[in-house]
Amino acid sequence: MDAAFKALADSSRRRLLDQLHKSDGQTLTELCEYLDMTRQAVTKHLGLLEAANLVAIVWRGREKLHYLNPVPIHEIYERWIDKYERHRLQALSDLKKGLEEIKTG
Amino acid sequence: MDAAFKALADSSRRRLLDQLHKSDGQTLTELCEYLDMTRQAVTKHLGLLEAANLVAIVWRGREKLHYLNPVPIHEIYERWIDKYERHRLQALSDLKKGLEEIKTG
DNA sequence: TTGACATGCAACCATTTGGTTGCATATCAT
DNA sequence: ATGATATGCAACCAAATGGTTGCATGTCAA
Repeated sequence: MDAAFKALADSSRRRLLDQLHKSDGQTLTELCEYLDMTRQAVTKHLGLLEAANLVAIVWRGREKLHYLNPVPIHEIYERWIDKYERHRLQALSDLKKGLEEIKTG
Repeated sequence: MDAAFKALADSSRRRLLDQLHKSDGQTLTELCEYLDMTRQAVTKHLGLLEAANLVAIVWRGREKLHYLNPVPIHEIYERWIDKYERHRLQALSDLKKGLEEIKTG
């Protein structure tokens, strides 16, 4: 999960994921159009995303197709974020209860 | 939101957040006990968390108390992860529909 | 008031990161 | 076959990152 967190830390990589979310299965050169850097730099970013299992690769002839894998993001949500979300809602609930006690008390 | 993503990329910082999740309002020296590094290094990590608005600090005398702020994590969930979660559930739903068509067809 | 405690600040260091350039290789289309 | 297209690989570079050490400052307690 650490690799996924690290991969998500860079805005260029998040943009790549967003791009795949809009249109899955894009080639490297297609993905390059959205980022202002060399193809080789984009390759490195996609390599990190692939290492973090966030994108899967399929070769079609000389083209490399990139597919989004939502599982690691789900795991981050399930095993990490959800805990804080519950905490947050609990805090809201506690606040609400406190306000009601002020009103009725 | 970029600062929050970057802050979450480091496992020591995530551990600090987990620690505050368990027990909010801890001092710097208390938080130091959970990490195998110098106090100054922990200070830097907490500084990044603070800059990302993930923790808020309150001074009590010479002690610095650290409180968890769940809002940025919620924003990451709401404005980023939720989109992929829906995508994932849609994929599941599509799969289910496909299977039913195979059964009934 | 003095010593211990909690923290801050700054310089320094090695490694990682995010990018580049240059060249090589494989596939497609004419 | 040949040229254009799609990608890979490696060396290099500057800046950011994650840690250290050393010392200064402010607050509590005896």
